[in-house]
Amino acid sequence: MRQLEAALKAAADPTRTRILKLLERGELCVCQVQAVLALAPSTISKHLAILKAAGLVADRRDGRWIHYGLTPDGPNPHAADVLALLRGRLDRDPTVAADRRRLREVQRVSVTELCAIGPPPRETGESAGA
Amino acid sequence: MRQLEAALKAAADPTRTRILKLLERGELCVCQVQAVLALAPSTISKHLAILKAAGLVADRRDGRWIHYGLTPDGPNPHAADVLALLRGRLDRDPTVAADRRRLREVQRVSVTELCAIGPPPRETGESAGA
DNA sequence: TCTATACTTGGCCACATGGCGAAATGACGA
DNA sequence: TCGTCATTTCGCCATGTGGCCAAGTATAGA
Repeated sequence: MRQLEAALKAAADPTRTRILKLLERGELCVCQVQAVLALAPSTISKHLAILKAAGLVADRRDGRWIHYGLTPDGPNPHAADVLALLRGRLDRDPTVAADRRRLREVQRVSVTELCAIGPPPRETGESAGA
Repeated sequence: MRQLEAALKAAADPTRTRILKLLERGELCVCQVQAVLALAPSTISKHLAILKAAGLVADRRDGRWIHYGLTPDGPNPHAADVLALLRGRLDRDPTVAADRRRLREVQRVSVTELCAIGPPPRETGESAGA
Protein backbone atom coordinates (compact mmCIF):
# COMPACT_ATOMS: atom_id res chain seq x y z
CA MET A 1 0.00 0.00 0.00
CA ARG A 2 2.92 2.31 0.69
CA GLN A 3 4.03 2.13 -2.91
CA LEU A 4 0.59 2.89 -4.27
CA GLU A 5 0.21 5.71 -1.80
CA ALA A 6 3.55 7.18 -2.85
CA ALA A 7 2.69 6.95 -6.53
CA LEU A 8 -0.75 8.52 -6.06
CA LYS A 9 0.55 11.27 -3.78
CA ALA A 10 3.31 12.03 -6.24
CA ALA A 11 0.84 12.42 -9.06
CA ALA A 12 -1.77 14.24 -6.99
CA ASP A 13 0.10 17.55 -6.94
CA PRO A 14 -0.65 19.87 -9.87
CA THR A 15 2.97 20.94 -10.33
CA ARG A 16 4.09 17.33 -10.48
CA THR A 17 1.26 16.44 -12.82
CA ARG A 18 2.50 19.17 -15.13
CA ILE A 19 6.02 17.76 -14.96
CA LEU A 20 4.78 14.26 -15.76
CA LYS A 21 2.79 15.51 -18.71
CA LEU A 22 5.89 17.31 -19.97
CA LEU A 23 7.98 14.18 -19.62
CA GLU A 24 5.49 12.31 -21.80
CA ARG A 25 7.17 14.26 -24.60
CA GLY A 26 10.50 12.65 -23.78
CA GLU A 27 13.45 13.10 -21.47
CA LEU A 28 14.09 16.60 -20.17
CA CYS A 29 16.81 18.16 -18.08
CA VAL A 30 15.99 20.15 -14.98
CA CYS A 31 16.65 23.51 -16.58
CA GLN A 32 14.20 22.73 -19.36
CA VAL A 33 11.49 21.85 -16.91
CA GLN A 34 12.33 24.99 -14.99
CA ALA A 35 12.12 27.09 -18.13
CA VAL A 36 8.60 25.83 -18.75
CA LEU A 37 7.21 25.96 -15.24
CA ALA A 38 8.95 29.18 -14.16
CA LEU A 39 9.57 28.02 -10.61
CA ALA A 40 12.72 28.15 -8.50
CA PRO A 41 15.28 25.46 -9.41
CA SER A 42 15.15 24.08 -5.90
CA THR A 43 11.40 23.68 -6.17
CA ILE A 44 11.71 21.77 -9.44
CA SER A 45 14.43 19.61 -7.98
CA LYS A 46 12.37 18.76 -4.93
CA HIS A 47 9.39 17.75 -7.05
CA LEU A 48 11.58 15.60 -9.25
CA ALA A 49 13.02 13.93 -6.16
CA ILE A 50 9.51 13.08 -4.99
CA LEU A 51 8.60 11.66 -8.39
CA LYS A 52 11.82 9.67 -8.41
CA ALA A 53 11.24 8.30 -4.91
CA ALA A 54 7.79 7.18 -6.03
CA GLY A 55 9.33 5.39 -8.98
CA LEU A 56 7.54 7.49 -11.58
CA VAL A 57 10.69 8.95 -13.11
CA ALA A 58 14.38 8.14 -13.31
CA ASP A 59 17.38 10.39 -13.75
CA ARG A 60 20.40 10.01 -15.99
CA ARG A 61 23.50 12.16 -15.71
CA ASP A 62 24.91 13.61 -18.91
CA GLY A 63 27.84 15.86 -18.18
CA ARG A 64 26.59 18.84 -16.25
CA TRP A 65 23.01 18.05 -16.96
CA ILE A 66 20.71 15.54 -15.41
CA HIS A 67 17.93 14.25 -17.60
CA TYR A 68 14.68 12.94 -16.18
CA GLY A 69 12.38 10.54 -17.94
CA LEU A 70 9.26 8.53 -17.20
CA THR A 71 9.68 4.93 -16.05
CA PRO A 72 6.68 2.96 -17.31
CA ASP A 73 8.69 -0.23 -16.72
CA GLY A 74 10.12 0.68 -13.35
CA PRO A 75 10.18 -1.53 -10.29
CA ASN A 76 7.04 -0.03 -8.79
CA PRO A 77 4.07 -1.54 -10.65
CA HIS A 78 1.70 1.01 -9.13
CA ALA A 79 3.84 3.75 -10.60
CA ALA A 80 3.29 2.25 -14.02
CA ASP A 81 -0.45 2.21 -13.34
CA VAL A 82 -0.45 5.88 -12.43
CA LEU A 83 1.59 6.80 -15.49
CA ALA A 84 -0.81 4.83 -17.65
CA LEU A 85 -3.72 6.64 -16.04
CA LEU A 86 -2.20 9.99 -16.87
CA ARG A 87 -1.32 9.05 -20.44
CA GLY A 88 -3.62 10.71 -22.91
CA ARG A 89 -5.95 11.85 -20.19
CA LEU A 90 -5.18 15.50 -19.55
CA ASP A 91 -4.22 16.52 -23.04
CA ARG A 92 -7.07 19.00 -23.39
CA ASP A 93 -6.26 20.69 -20.10
CA PRO A 94 -5.38 24.35 -20.72
CA THR A 95 -2.38 24.35 -18.41
CA VAL A 96 -0.98 21.15 -19.87
CA ALA A 97 -1.49 22.42 -23.40
CA ALA A 98 0.16 25.74 -22.60
CA ASP A 99 3.07 23.98 -20.94
CA ARG A 100 3.59 21.87 -24.01
CA ARG A 101 3.51 24.86 -26.29
CA ARG A 102 6.11 26.52 -24.15
CA LEU A 103 8.13 23.32 -24.15
CA ARG A 104 8.31 23.44 -27.92
CA GLU A 105 9.70 26.97 -27.69
CA VAL A 106 12.20 25.87 -25.08
CA GLN A 107 13.35 22.94 -27.14
CA ARG A 108 14.13 25.18 -30.11
CA VAL A 109 17.30 26.32 -28.38
CA SER A 110 20.04 24.02 -27.18
CA VAL A 111 20.30 23.29 -23.50
CA THR A 112 23.55 25.26 -23.32
CA GLU A 113 21.92 28.35 -24.73
CA LEU A 114 18.81 27.87 -22.64
CA CYS A 115 20.70 28.01 -19.38
CA ALA A 116 22.68 31.03 -20.59
CA ILE A 117 19.46 32.91 -21.25
CA GLY A 118 18.83 33.28 -17.58
CA PRO A 119 15.49 33.18 -15.81
CA PRO A 120 12.58 31.88 -17.86
CA PRO A 121 10.14 34.32 -19.47
CA ARG A 122 7.37 35.44 -17.16
CA GLU A 123 3.68 34.71 -17.56
CA THR A 124 3.05 38.23 -18.90
CA GLY A 125 2.45 37.04 -22.44
CA GLU A 126 5.47 38.81 -23.87
CA SER A 127 4.75 37.87 -27.48
CA ALA A 128 6.57 34.57 -27.22
CA GLY A 129 5.28 33.01 -30.40
CA ALA A 130 5.08 34.52 -33.88
CA MET B 1 -6.93 19.13 -13.82
CA ARG B 2 -8.72 20.06 -10.63
CA GLN B 3 -10.96 17.04 -10.90
CA LEU B 4 -8.10 14.65 -11.47
CA GLU B 5 -6.17 16.22 -8.64
CA ALA B 6 -9.14 15.81 -6.32
CA ALA B 7 -9.61 12.18 -7.30
CA LEU B 8 -5.93 11.34 -6.88
CA LYS B 9 -5.61 13.21 -3.60
CA ALA B 10 -8.70 11.48 -2.29
CA ALA B 11 -7.29 8.07 -3.12
CA ALA B 12 -3.75 8.90 -1.99
CA ASP B 13 -4.53 8.72 1.72
CA PRO B 14 -4.17 5.25 3.26
CA THR B 15 -7.30 5.56 5.39
CA ARG B 16 -9.36 6.53 2.38
CA THR B 17 -7.81 3.78 0.31
CA ARG B 18 -8.92 1.32 2.97
CA ILE B 19 -12.44 2.75 2.81
CA LEU B 20 -12.54 2.46 -0.96
CA LYS B 21 -11.34 -1.12 -0.83
CA LEU B 22 -14.08 -1.88 1.71
CA LEU B 23 -16.71 -0.29 -0.49
CA GLU B 24 -15.69 -2.57 -3.35
CA ARG B 25 -17.57 -5.19 -1.35
CA GLY B 26 -20.77 -3.16 -1.66
CA GLU B 27 -22.57 -0.30 0.04
CA LEU B 28 -21.75 0.30 3.70
CA CYS B 29 -23.11 2.65 6.33
CA VAL B 30 -20.81 4.88 8.32
CA CYS B 31 -21.01 2.80 11.47
CA GLN B 32 -19.91 -0.30 9.58
CA VAL B 33 -16.90 1.50 8.19
CA GLN B 34 -16.18 2.80 11.65
CA ALA B 35 -16.43 -0.67 13.13
CA VAL B 36 -13.79 -1.91 10.71
CA LEU B 37 -11.36 0.98 10.83
CA ALA B 38 -11.72 1.72 14.57
CA LEU B 39 -11.43 5.49 14.14
CA ALA B 40 -13.56 8.28 15.57
CA PRO B 41 -16.90 8.75 13.78
CA SER B 42 -16.01 12.32 12.95
CA THR B 43 -12.83 11.14 11.27
CA ILE B 44 -14.68 8.59 9.17
CA SER B 45 -17.26 11.19 8.24
CA LYS B 46 -14.63 13.66 7.15
CA HIS B 47 -12.92 11.09 4.94
CA LEU B 48 -16.21 10.10 3.37
CA ALA B 49 -16.96 13.75 2.69
CA ILE B 50 -13.63 14.10 0.88
CA LEU B 51 -14.30 10.98 -1.18
CA LYS B 52 -17.77 12.29 -2.00
CA ALA B 53 -16.46 15.70 -3.01
CA ALA B 54 -14.02 13.97 -5.33
CA GLY B 55 -16.87 12.01 -6.90
CA LEU B 56 -15.50 8.63 -5.85
CA VAL B 57 -18.46 7.72 -3.65
CA ALA B 58 -22.10 8.70 -3.24
CA ASP B 59 -24.33 8.61 -0.18
CA ARG B 60 -27.89 7.39 0.17
CA ARG B 61 -30.04 7.98 3.21
CA ASP B 62 -31.92 5.03 4.63
CA GLY B 63 -33.73 5.99 7.80
CA ARG B 64 -31.17 6.84 10.43
CA TRP B 65 -28.35 5.40 8.44
CA ILE B 66 -26.46 6.79 5.51
CA HIS B 67 -25.02 4.28 3.09
CA TYR B 68 -21.99 5.02 0.98
CA GLY B 69 -21.14 3.29 -2.25
CA LEU B 70 -18.61 3.62 -5.07
CA THR B 71 -19.60 5.61 -8.13
CA PRO B 72 -17.84 4.06 -11.12
CA ASP B 73 -20.31 5.85 -13.38
CA GLY B 74 -20.28 9.20 -11.61
CA PRO B 75 -19.94 12.58 -13.27
CA ASN B 76 -16.18 12.81 -12.68
CA PRO B 77 -14.51 10.60 -15.30
CA HIS B 78 -11.18 10.82 -13.50
CA ALA B 79 -12.87 9.38 -10.43
CA ALA B 80 -13.88 6.37 -12.47
CA ASP B 81 -10.28 6.03 -13.63
CA VAL B 82 -8.99 6.04 -10.09
CA LEU B 83 -11.58 3.52 -8.95
CA ALA B 84 -10.65 1.30 -11.86
CA LEU B 85 -6.99 1.60 -10.92
CA LEU B 86 -7.75 0.48 -7.39
CA ARG B 87 -9.95 -2.41 -8.46
CA GLY B 88 -8.23 -5.71 -7.96
CA ARG B 89 -4.92 -4.03 -7.34
CA LEU B 90 -4.41 -4.04 -3.57
CA ASP B 91 -6.14 -7.29 -2.78
CA ARG B 92 -2.99 -8.94 -1.42
CA ASP B 93 -2.21 -6.02 0.86
CA PRO B 94 -2.20 -7.20 4.50
CA THR B 95 -4.17 -4.22 5.77
CA VAL B 96 -6.78 -4.50 3.06
CA ALA B 97 -7.12 -8.23 3.61
CA ALA B 98 -7.45 -7.78 7.37
CA ASP B 99 -10.04 -5.05 6.91
CA ARG B 100 -12.08 -7.31 4.70
CA ARG B 101 -11.92 -10.14 7.17
CA ARG B 102 -13.13 -7.81 9.85
CA LEU B 103 -15.82 -6.55 7.52
CA ARG B 104 -17.19 -10.05 7.20
CA GLU B 105 -17.41 -10.26 10.98
CA VAL B 106 -19.11 -6.90 11.12
CA GLN B 107 -21.62 -7.86 8.48
CA ARG B 108 -22.67 -10.93 10.44
CA VAL B 109 -24.68 -8.70 12.78
CA SER B 110 -27.40 -6.33 11.65
CA VAL B 111 -26.62 -2.65 11.57
CA THR B 112 -28.99 -2.07 14.50
CA GLU B 113 -27.14 -4.53 16.68
CA LEU B 114 -23.77 -3.30 15.47
CA CYS B 115 -24.41 0.23 16.66
CA ALA B 116 -25.75 -1.06 19.98
CA ILE B 117 -22.55 -2.97 20.61
CA GLY B 118 -20.64 0.23 21.20
CA PRO B 119 -17.07 0.94 20.26
CA PRO B 120 -15.51 -1.45 17.80
CA PRO B 121 -13.24 -4.24 19.06
CA ARG B 122 -9.66 -3.19 19.50
CA GLU B 123 -6.66 -4.47 17.58
CA THR B 124 -5.68 -6.77 20.45
CA GLY B 125 -6.94 -9.91 18.73
CA GLU B 126 -9.55 -10.64 21.36
CA SER B 127 -10.62 -13.99 19.89
CA ALA B 128 -13.19 -12.36 17.64
CA GLY B 129 -13.94 -15.36 15.49
CA ALA B 130 -14.66 -19.02 16.33
C1' DT C 1 43.88 23.89 -8.82
C1' DC C 2 40.43 27.12 -9.36
C1' DT C 3 36.22 29.15 -11.33
C1' DA C 4 31.80 28.67 -13.47
C1' DT C 5 27.76 26.09 -13.95
C1' DA C 6 23.78 22.62 -13.20
C1' DC C 7 21.59 20.65 -9.72
C1' DT C 8 20.52 19.24 -4.79
C1' DT C 9 20.01 19.92 0.11
C1' DG C 10 18.76 22.41 4.26
C1' DG C 11 16.38 25.98 6.70
C1' DC C 12 12.44 28.73 6.91
C1' DC C 13 7.50 30.10 6.50
C1' DA C 14 2.55 29.83 5.29
C1' DC C 15 -0.86 26.76 4.66
C1' DA C 16 -3.15 22.14 4.06
C1' DT C 17 -4.26 17.76 6.23
C1' DG C 18 -5.54 14.03 9.50
C1' DG C 19 -6.62 12.91 14.00
C1' DC C 20 -9.75 13.78 18.13
C1' DG C 21 -13.73 15.45 21.25
C1' DA C 22 -17.77 18.45 21.75
C1' DA C 23 -21.70 20.37 19.91
C1' DA C 24 -25.16 20.59 16.12
C1' DT C 25 -28.26 18.21 12.79
C1' DG C 26 -31.76 15.03 11.13
C1' DA C 27 -34.72 10.93 11.46
C1' DC C 28 -37.01 7.31 14.17
C1' DG C 29 -39.96 5.82 18.14
C1' DA C 30 -42.49 6.62 22.34
C1' DT D 1 -43.51 16.75 21.37
C1' DC D 2 -39.45 14.85 23.14
C1' DG D 3 -35.72 11.86 23.66
C1' DT D 4 -32.45 8.80 21.31
C1' DC D 5 -29.26 7.65 18.06
C1' DA D 6 -26.46 7.93 13.52
C1' DT D 7 -24.02 11.21 11.31
C1' DT D 8 -22.02 15.72 10.42
C1' DT D 9 -19.81 20.09 11.57
C1' DC D 10 -16.71 22.81 14.33
C1' DG D 11 -12.64 23.96 16.97
C1' DC D 12 -8.27 22.40 18.17
C1' DC D 13 -3.60 20.43 17.70
C1' DA D 14 0.36 18.04 15.62
C1' DT D 15 2.29 17.07 11.46
C1' DG D 16 3.02 17.23 6.38
C1' DT D 17 3.61 19.96 2.16
C1' DG D 18 4.97 23.40 -1.26
C1' DG D 19 7.15 27.58 -2.08
C1' DC D 20 11.56 30.39 -1.68
C1' DC D 21 16.54 31.65 -0.66
C1' DA D 22 21.16 30.34 0.68
C1' DA D 23 24.63 27.08 0.94
C1' DG D 24 26.57 22.68 -0.59
C1' DT D 25 27.91 19.14 -4.23
C1' DA D 26 29.52 17.60 -8.65
C1' DT D 27 31.11 18.25 -13.30
C1' DA D 28 33.31 21.01 -17.34
C1' DG D 29 36.73 23.90 -18.65
C1' DA D 30 40.76 27.12 -17.96
